[in-house]
Amino acid sequence: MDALFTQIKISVNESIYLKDPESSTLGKSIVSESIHLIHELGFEQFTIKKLADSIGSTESSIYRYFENKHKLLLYLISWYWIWLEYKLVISTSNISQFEQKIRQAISVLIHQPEEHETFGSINLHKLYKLVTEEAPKTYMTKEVDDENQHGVYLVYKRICNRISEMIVTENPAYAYPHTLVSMIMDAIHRQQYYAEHLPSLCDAKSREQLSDFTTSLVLKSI
Amino acid sequence: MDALFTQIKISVNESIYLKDPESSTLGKSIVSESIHLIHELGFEQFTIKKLADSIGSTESSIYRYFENKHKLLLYLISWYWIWLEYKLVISTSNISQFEQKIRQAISVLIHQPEEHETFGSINLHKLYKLVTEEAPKTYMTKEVDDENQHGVYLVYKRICNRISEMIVTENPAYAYPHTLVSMIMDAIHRQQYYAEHLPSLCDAKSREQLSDFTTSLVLKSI
DNA sequence: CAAACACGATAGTAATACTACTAGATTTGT
DNA sequence: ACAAATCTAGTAGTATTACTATCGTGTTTG
Repeated sequence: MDALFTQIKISVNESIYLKDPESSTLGKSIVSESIHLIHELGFEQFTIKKLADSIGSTESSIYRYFENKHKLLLYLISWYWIWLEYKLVISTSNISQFEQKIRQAISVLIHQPEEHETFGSINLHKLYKLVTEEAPKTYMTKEVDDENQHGVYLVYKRICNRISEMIVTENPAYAYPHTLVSMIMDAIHRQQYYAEHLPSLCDAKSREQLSDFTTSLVLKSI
Repeated sequence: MDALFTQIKISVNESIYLKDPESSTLGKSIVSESIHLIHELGFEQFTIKKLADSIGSTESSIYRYFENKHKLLLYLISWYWIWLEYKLVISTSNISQFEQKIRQAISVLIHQPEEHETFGSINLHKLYKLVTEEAPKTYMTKEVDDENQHGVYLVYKRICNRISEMIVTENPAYAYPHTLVSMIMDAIHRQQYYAEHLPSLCDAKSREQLSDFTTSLVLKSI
């Protein structure tokens, strides 16, 4: 775990959970084991019962922390974006030159933690894979407007905004900074998913190539 | 309905259905009503029972056509891409100049059919909305590799390939044509979704702006 | 014209998402 | 110190969902 983060607590929007999973050992094992299980089974095949069984607890205990399995997914992916925002801010704040700043931002977005890399009880490597495999399912539901009003997507939007502002600072006339940034934020994960499952949809097979593609896309566009 | 298409039958990959829904009136009403219902309820809240009730049939009758609700979604969205490929090929084949060709391709991708515009019993307007709301759920599942091997995504990949080839013809040295095209194919729908539900993630609020953004992105990139 | 078959309906089952309730442990107020 | 209040997790449900096995009827075909 990065020494810088040992003091930091990731605080997820309270409307996502019923009881803070950080507040108990059961809560923590719900979180860490669900990352493992959702990654293994896929979100559709993942059930609260299976989770309860694999941590030696019961369904109702888990439902005390999360209203339903969708909220649990939302928690995990929100957690990721909060963590990513820290990394983004820390690693770009002292860079003044635009191109370097953008390169760094993209590199942070693309960086997949090493296997077994953890933050507390959370396996960052598996969480990253979970984001590439499941992220759109958090907001592509009928509850999106409601959840959005509760501030569930604030962190994600703020990340998009931070990178957009780098672009606007460089070129105030550029009309579509948010569109461009939210597009590449999606694409970075989607393209890695394609590389693994639908390779004929992409040429950038490695993370290096994807980084190269994304960076030059941004630099040429603005 | 476009006069050109009155003779054409859209033939979806056979591994998607158990019995061709085009072959009976029940099949046709399963398809047309499911578009309506999935759009109305969202795919998660949509059930085979609800579909059966609203067409005055039964669950088991529907299961004779589709193995499960995921396959039904796959059918609808595959149907859309087959239809789109026709439109793409017809409207770009006689254009020789690159920029015009790309503009036309993007325009076809972005074009949302008018309300009540239909093709046979299929409401094209609602189907387009369904694609923007649900498309990633077709391939972001644990069955993706299996389905891919059965050729379920061939049409989508072929569309990506056709547009990629336009780019390669213009600039054979460009390294990421498929990545660029699959990214914009995703983005065109995702950005329309954002415009409606998470507007702070985008600046392009109208279809015209999105078209403008996408076109200049491609032209500047290659 | 009867045997084969296609078709849709009925009536189930197992699993899932979720809830109401209960018992035990911990904290708190006096 | 200790009883009342509260907090926590577990037991035992229910309603719904996804899916299946079987049945009867109408249609086609040898």
